[in-house]
Amino acid sequence: MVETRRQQIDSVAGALFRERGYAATSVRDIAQRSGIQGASLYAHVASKEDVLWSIVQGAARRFHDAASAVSEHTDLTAADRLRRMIQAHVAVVTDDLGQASVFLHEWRHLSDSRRAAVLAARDTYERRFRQVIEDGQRSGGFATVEAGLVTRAILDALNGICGWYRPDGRSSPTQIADHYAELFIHALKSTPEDPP
Amino acid sequence: MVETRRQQIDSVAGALFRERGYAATSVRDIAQRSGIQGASLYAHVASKEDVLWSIVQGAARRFHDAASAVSEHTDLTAADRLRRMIQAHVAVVTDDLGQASVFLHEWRHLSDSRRAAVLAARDTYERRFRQVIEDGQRSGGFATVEAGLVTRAILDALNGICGWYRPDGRSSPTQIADHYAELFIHALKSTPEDPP
DNA sequence: CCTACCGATCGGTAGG
DNA sequence: CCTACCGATCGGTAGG
Repeated sequence: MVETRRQQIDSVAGALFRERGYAATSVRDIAQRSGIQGASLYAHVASKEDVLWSIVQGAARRFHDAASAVSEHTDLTAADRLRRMIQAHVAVVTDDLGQASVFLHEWRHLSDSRRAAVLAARDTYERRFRQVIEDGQRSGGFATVEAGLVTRAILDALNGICGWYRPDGRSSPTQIADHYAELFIHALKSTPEDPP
Repeated sequence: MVETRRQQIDSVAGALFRERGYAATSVRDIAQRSGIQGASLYAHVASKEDVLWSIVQGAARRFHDAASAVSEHTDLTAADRLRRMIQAHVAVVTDDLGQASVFLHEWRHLSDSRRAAVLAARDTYERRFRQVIEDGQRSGGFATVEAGLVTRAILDALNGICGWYRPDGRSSPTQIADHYAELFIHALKSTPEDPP
């Protein structure tokens, strides 16, 4: 699969923004690693912020699509849906660490309206996780702890993966996802001895 | 308690670095919010990086001291020590959001040697958490899951708090800490039905 | 702690 | 996609 120059710019910039942060990365850095002159970058993009926006939109779509695919399985138990959502999230993160961590950490450098759009998308996504947890509390044997706090704990743990995951490390993405899913599902399952 | 100008610079810079990031914050921004001229900042600090370093060192010390205080209680069970370490960590984070999130996210802008020192300190700190979990697996009824992965899940969840915590929000730092502690301790407790 | 100033680098444009 | 260039801003210094 051949990458167009435009796609190359996004993936190169994604890696650089992840390494150094958006503000500390110059358009010359991006151009150099793409094999062109600094000013030539503007033959492909309108501004540095547009590169960031393109990366952020790409990541947002991948997270959204992954969660949507799980939502279709209305026949599954809450625990099984939560497991699949965790697996899908981990897969998106580990698939493109640059894109994911830019989406998670660099969106504050976007313009006001774009930043607001990102926050709204993240909010919707978080609500999908909370929904599954609340479903499990109503009918799937999940303990009735504060669903909002558990949701944040899970998502922060999953997002933290892009801070330490290495493709050549001990655990594969699948192993990490399975461990995390079991950990949090076990945490949510109310034990028989628990008071009602 | 009166803040010296030097202390004011650190707390002002901590808040700004948290809001905009280190690279996107100018020394003029810090000076202005401190009520002095841009160049006057250099009457108090040698460089912009020294301000970052001072904040990072302060946070590192607070995390270290908080965990050390818990380690002294060798009479407690692993679960109780883990609970206290979680409570201590959440307290440090919520006590000074700027300092904590700069420590967690902006250390990559330090010089090579300072960055290495931060990574070493974080590694030591992480090992303390893993130690308690492994203790619990040996003698405290904790399930024998991958201790490294659980440790990262817990720390990433705790560190994520400084991304959404608001002093005027629903949950107090103590409530958050207690919920998180119960969640993860419950996740670690092996159920009687579990195979050995 | 201030005013005045410096070289370097930034994002971006003109014209080909 | 390149060369040449621009105004703005950056971290930091000199001298008081």
